[in-house]
Amino acid sequence: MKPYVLIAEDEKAVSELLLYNLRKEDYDVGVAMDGEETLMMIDERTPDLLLLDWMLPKVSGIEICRRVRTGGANPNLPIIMLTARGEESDRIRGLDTGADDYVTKPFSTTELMARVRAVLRRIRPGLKEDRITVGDIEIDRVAHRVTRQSDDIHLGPTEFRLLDYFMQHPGRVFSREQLLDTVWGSDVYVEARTVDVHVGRLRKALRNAGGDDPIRTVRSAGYALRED
Amino acid sequence: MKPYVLIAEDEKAVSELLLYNLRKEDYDVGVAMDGEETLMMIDERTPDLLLLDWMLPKVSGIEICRRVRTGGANPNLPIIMLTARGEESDRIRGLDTGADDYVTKPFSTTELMARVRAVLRRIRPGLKEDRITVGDIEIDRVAHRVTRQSDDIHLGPTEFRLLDYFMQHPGRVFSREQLLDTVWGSDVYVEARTVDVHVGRLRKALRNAGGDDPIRTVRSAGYALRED
DNA sequence: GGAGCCTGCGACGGTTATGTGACAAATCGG
DNA sequence: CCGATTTGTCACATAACCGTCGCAGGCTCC
Repeated sequence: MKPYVLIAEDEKAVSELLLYNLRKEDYDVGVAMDGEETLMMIDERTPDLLLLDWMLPKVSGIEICRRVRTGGANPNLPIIMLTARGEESDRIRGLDTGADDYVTKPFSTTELMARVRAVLRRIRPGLKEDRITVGDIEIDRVAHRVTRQSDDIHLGPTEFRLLDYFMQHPGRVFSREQLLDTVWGSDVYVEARTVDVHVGRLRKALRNAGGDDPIRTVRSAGYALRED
Repeated sequence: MKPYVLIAEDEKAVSELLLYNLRKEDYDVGVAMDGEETLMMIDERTPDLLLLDWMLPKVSGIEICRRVRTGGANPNLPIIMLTARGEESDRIRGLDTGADDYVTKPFSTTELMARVRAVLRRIRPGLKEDRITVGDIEIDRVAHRVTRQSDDIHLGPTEFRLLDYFMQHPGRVFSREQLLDTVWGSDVYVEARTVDVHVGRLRKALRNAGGDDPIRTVRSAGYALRED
């Protein structure tokens, strides 16, 4: 079962960013816009992780944190606190109150995702690695590096995300449309053929590091990364 | 018993596309054209899955979702929401309201079907596998791969679909017309004899991987895949 | 055994899907 | 603000695939 992450955040821009990225990493996600809603949603379905904004309308983040830790049905619910810069002193109280981790806004999305993975892996080991190896190719999402036979490979951002996605599901065939939805994002509109070009670039980069083409073309279906 | 999927969608073009594809995958399918009808049809016969358009006349998708979740006889009814691009913020409310998954229009049919399978498999495990084995032949629809005695077999798209269809109903005899309808699609017009040629090609490919011909010709009736 | 139907299969022209170099616009990083 | 990088799209060549035909051989039924 997919881990369920609850976002408690009143700024829509932030919550959407989080929602988008968490979904992309294949979590179940819920969003609460204020403190009351957060408490309700926690009762409805216990999340595996709570991303908790410090400043929430109605019931503040710190209050929620305290209640979860002292009162609720699940006092060990992992919590990552989102604080704004300058609330440094609050941060201390936050950790006091029992948050597992905190991140200051504005935050780097990849960093936050890494922390989310880290926390969840503590709860559910073997969940999703920061480094994946398939065959002789290795990707390190934290360091943003790709290696093949210990050669460093430089990839553009899109090629990186593309390879990342392939490596999360080795062997599986994805249509151009699926790739556009997940790697590019479901809200941008680009030609399906664009995928071909980027796959081509990815191939060239991987070929340069030796070995043969690890990407399989499945005619009239899409592309897949060869397993092993 | 076949799973029953209810489509709630007012755009005829979309609902027919869904209807066609869901039928092809062997589900029972119902179509509701507006919100009221949807609620009625849910009452009449509880679906195993609801494909719910966001914008429905009379009663909106979100309202239906909420009513199902809070009120109805079956609050756990799986729901896949269909949203148009640009309704991104609605999507959040959708997940809040309790949809299990969402897909943005225009969507890739194969991807939607994959999600449908995924959701249904959660409800009814062992429903329709991504891999099927018949005798010494194995087909993996996700990886788009065919194996016989651990030899990889390369098939063209049509041969792949043909084998896929045979393997879903091993032993059963299909007429050329049936095969054209299901494997080619009911809207294309090709000679019935074309099936022979593709069966021939499929046979050759399977023979190349060793073993004898697993496809049985039934004179003046059609073809079938040998079970066992 | 033979006429008439049915099937297997190689060959062939036409169509479609894919790989790739080029290029202009967009974006990034100072 | 400029140079460097990255990105999306196009055009074109090529390879893969498709549908049809024709013929040889098999099967059926009388």
